[in-house]
Amino acid sequence: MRRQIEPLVVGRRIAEAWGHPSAKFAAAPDASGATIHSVGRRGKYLLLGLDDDRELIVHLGMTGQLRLRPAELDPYVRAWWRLDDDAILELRDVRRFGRIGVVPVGEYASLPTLAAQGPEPWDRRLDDGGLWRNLRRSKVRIKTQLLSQRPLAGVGNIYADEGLWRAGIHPARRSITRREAEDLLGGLRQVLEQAVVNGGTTLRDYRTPDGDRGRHQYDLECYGRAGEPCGRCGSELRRSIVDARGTTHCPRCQRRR
DNA sequence: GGCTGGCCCTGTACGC
DNA sequence: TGCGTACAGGGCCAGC
Repeated sequence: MRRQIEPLVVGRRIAEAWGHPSAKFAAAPDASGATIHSVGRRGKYLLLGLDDDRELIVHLGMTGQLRLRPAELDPYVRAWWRLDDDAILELRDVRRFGRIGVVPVGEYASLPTLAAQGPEPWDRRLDDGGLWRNLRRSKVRIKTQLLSQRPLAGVGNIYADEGLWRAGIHPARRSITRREAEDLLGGLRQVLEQAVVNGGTTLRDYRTPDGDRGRHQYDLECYGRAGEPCGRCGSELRRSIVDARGTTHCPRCQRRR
């Protein structure tokens, strides 16, 4: 999404903006008058650099989509920014799990998950046991730790299940070995890379800014495939709840021990 | 300070 | 057919 948004907005001044009155979106108009000079990303957060030393931060939640306004009216638009070329960038978010912030560069106190999140998955600090050390700080279940964004950034429910399946780690375990953490890092990098190439995972809502559906749902090995045979050992994939999150794993490849 | 569980939000699926 | 209920989950926060 970052890659598609960038050429549409960089260099454009925000002439006018609107945000849904709920606290999650109300900050959108604060960016009015500023010019967008960059589009970055940290984890799942899009960071639009403004020329007045602030950032417009957008999190898409589960159902959020950034796009240029299409012709038809849409009741699920939660914020919009009219640019100086009269294009309108809008955030459509049916379930309102997304959020928007406009803050001085790097001041993320109002977005605690962004402030506390770990390195990007490809950050070399995670190599040589780095991820293992980050995970070792807590006794929370391994999957829940991944979803917290603290050991590393950007892993959500789908990619957590996929990464754990690739590494053969049971999602409810509370500690893993250094070797397992290396495998997990490799698995997560693999699945994230593949998913980006595939344009994301569309199970229902996700769309790219062009309105296209992602294609990674066709490459999922584990998530959402409970009842189907494991692609590695043939055992039936099993669905469970891990800390209130729907979870799929292979009872044979991913033993609890 | 770490951890758990509940809440937000709305479309969809399903049972009666 | 129509209604009620359960469910999906990312991030935040109260309470332990």
